[in-house]
Amino acid sequence: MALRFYNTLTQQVEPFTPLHGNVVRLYTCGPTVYNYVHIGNLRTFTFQDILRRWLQARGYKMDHVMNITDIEDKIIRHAAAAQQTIYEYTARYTEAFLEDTATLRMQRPERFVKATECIDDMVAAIQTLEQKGFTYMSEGSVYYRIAKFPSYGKLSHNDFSGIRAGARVDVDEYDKADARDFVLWKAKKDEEPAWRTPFGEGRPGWHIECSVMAMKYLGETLDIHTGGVDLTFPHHENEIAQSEAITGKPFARFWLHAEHLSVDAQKMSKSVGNFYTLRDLTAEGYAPEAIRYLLASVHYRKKLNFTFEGLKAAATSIERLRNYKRRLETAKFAPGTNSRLAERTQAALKAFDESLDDDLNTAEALAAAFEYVRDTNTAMDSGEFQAGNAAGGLEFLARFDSVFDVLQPTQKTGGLSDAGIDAMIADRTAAKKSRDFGKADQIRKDLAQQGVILEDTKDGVRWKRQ
RNA sequence: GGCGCGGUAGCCAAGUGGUAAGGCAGAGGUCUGCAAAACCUUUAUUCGUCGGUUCGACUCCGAUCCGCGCCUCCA
Repeated sequence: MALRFYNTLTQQVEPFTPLHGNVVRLYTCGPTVYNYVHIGNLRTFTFQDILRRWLQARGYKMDHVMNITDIEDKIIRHAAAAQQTIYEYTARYTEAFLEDTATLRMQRPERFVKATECIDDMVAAIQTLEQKGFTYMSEGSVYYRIAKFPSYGKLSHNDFSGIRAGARVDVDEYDKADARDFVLWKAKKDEEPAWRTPFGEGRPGWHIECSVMAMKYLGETLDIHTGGVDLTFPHHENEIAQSEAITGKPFARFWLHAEHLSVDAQKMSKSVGNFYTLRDLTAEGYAPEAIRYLLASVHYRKKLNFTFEGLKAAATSIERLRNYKRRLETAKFAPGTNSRLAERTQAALKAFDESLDDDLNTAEALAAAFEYVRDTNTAMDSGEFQAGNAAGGLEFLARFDSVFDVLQPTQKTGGLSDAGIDAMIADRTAAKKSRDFGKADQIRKDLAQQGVILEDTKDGVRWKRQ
C-alpha cells in the first residue's frame, strides 16, 4: 500500500501525494522562543523530522517552512524582566533551539521564518480580511468575526452553530462580539513593542503569523501542516479561518497532529519537578541518540510516557543495533552469498518501508528491524551468513538510519586516540598469548575505565567507545 | 457539558474477525581462559469490565469503569 497519513481534517487515514509534482510543501508550527524547549516540544519536533525524512526516503523533495515565534506575550514579559529588547532576548533562545534540534539530529527545514520579519505581510493580510468584511475593531484591536466563516470548527470537529452571533460574552474583559472571535492585531499597551499600521500601533496576534508565513513561502494551499494536538483548537482552526477567508481555497490538504508526552504518567510541570529540557538530560549523561530513539519509537498519535527506565531501554536497544553493525563490518564470513538471506534482507526492507508508509508506524518499523537483526545474527552464529550478505545488512541499516539516525554515537571530546587504543590491545593480545591473563585483564580494565570496551571474537579483538 | 485519545505481559509497545509483533528487564542455557557480544529456551490460554453479533472477537456492536488531552496561553 502506498504512503498514507491520518488527516485530522477528515479523521481518516488517506493516501498522500503532493499537489505539485514531487515537492511536498510542509509547514510545521515551530517554537515560541522565550525559554529552552522541553522534551515534550521535542517529541513533536522529532515527529516532524521523521515525517520529512520518510517523505524524502519515498522520493519526494521537501519545501518545509518552520516559523519562529519571536513576538508574543511571554516574550515581552520575560524580555522586559531581563531588561532586554525582544530581539536580544529571543536571539538567545532561538540559538538554543537550533542547537537542541541539531543535538537530536533533526534536519533543518528548508526555511525558518521569524514572525517579526513578516509584519508587513501580516498587516496586508489583515487588510484583506478587513475588505472582505471578516474583521471588526474593538478598543483599538482588530478581531476576526468567526460568524462570517460558516465552516469554522471543521478541523477540531466542534459545532459552534449553537453560539449565537452577536451574543456578547466576557464583555468586560475582551469586548468581543462572539466568545470564539480572536484577535488579529493587538493594540499597543504601555511600553510594549509595537508597529505602526493603518489600524493603529500594535502587534500581530499569534494565529495570523502562521497563516501569513505559510502562504508567503508555500502558496495558498499547503500539502501538510503539522503541530502538537493542543494546537488543533484554536490555533489551527483559526489559521484555516483566516487563510481560507483570504484565498477562498483550502489552506492545507493534510493536518497531522502529534500527541503529547507525559512524564511518569503526569503532565510535565515545574512545580512537580518532572519538567525536563534536553540539556537537563544530556547533562546527566544520557545520549542524545537515546532520547531521539525514545521520542521516535512510539507512534506519533499515541501518548508517550517518558520514564528514565524507558530512556535506558532505548540506549540498550541502540547498543544492540550498533553491535550488529560492527559485527557486519568486522567479522570474517565465508565467501559467497546465501540466497535465502539475500531474500530475507529484501523482505525486511519491504516490511520496514510498509510500516512507515502506514502513517509512520515507527514501532512496527523497529520490530521489523529487530527481527531482521536477530535472524541474521543467528545466521552468522551458524555460519550460514556469507560475505556477500554483509552488504545487504548494511543496506538495511542505512535505510533504518536514514529515518531514525541513531547508529552513529555522538562524539565525545577527549579520551584515547584510536592508535593508542590499538597499541594497548596489541599489548593485551601479547599477554594473552603468553597466558598472562592477569595482565591482559588489567589492560582491558584500564581501557574500560576510559570508556573503551573490548570484545574478543574468533576474528580478533573488536572495540567500541562507550 | 461538547470534541478527541487511550486502557494488551514487571516496564515500554505493535497488531489482525481465525486464535497475541518487537524492545527493555528477569530466569535458565550455549559459546568463552574470564568477560563482552551473539544466539537459544522461558515470562499474557490472554488483550479494563459486562453483555451482544458470529462457526470463531483482543479485533465488530452496545453498555460500563478508569486514565488523559483540548474547549483560555500551550508541542
